[in-house]
Amino acid sequence: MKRLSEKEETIMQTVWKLKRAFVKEVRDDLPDPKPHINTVSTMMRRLADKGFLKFEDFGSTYRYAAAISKMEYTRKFVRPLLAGLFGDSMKNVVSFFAEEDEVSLDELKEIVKMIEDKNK
Amino acid sequence: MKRLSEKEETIMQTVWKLKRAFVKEVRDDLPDPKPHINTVSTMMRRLADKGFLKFEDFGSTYRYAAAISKMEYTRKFVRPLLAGLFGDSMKNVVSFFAEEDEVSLDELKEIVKMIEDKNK
DNA sequence: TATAAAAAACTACAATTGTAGTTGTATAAT
DNA sequence: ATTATACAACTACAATTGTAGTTTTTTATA
Repeated sequence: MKRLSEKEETIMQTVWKLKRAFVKEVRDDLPDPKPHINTVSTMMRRLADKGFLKFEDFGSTYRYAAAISKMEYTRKFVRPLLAGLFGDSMKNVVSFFAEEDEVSLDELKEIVKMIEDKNK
Repeated sequence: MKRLSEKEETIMQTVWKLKRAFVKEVRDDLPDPKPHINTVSTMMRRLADKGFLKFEDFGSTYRYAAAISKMEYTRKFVRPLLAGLFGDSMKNVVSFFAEEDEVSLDELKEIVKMIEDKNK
């Protein structure tokens, strides 16, 4: 099981959002320009072959659902990607986005508070 | 210009680290199992075609260097990837890694302090 | 000054990913 | 019932990515 391509990831995003869906429903949710429905169908079948999707038999068609959660995917593939770029301390990742003004000081403080509360 | 594959990214990591390098130097730095040197050569030429690397002519060979910085790459490709997974607020990203215990409370506080100091 | 070895550009091919045509099946309208 | 339409599995092919052989050039050594 390896990292998803950009297009594959877009499809997974939609499946994660819809929980379970037929090909058309996924395609409808995809950002423009939408690929041909058969393109989506093929990619979803392959995603299933690779273990990212599972499906139920629905007569002459399938209904798909994610076989790996967004969080598992993040842990397995996104975490190492960030580690490669920022080194093994996630602190650097947070710092980067904080310095890029993508996370405000207030938000960071909220997070600190949230965690402190949870640890009580 | 689109997102790098995993293998391409590994090569870029090394170039970013070495600043400028010949193919062999990059290959030597790559994690095991190391690809064939010609594989590295081919991928670096393609990375140059795609604008991720630039090179100086060195007689019968080239010396390569990154044409896009790690930070630019992060902004252009990693930021949207995270946005896709976590929604547009980077707060969610930070929360995720904080809750996964990848960033400690102390580290978050350090970051808060660092930013506060900088804004003075 | 031949000759061997090393580096890597160039070239070729295999595997994977992106794309959509073709076909089969279900549903809706005549 | 018959026909048109929609969905999507299946199939085929193109583009991209991964891999390494072939050839050329440079450098070291017999």
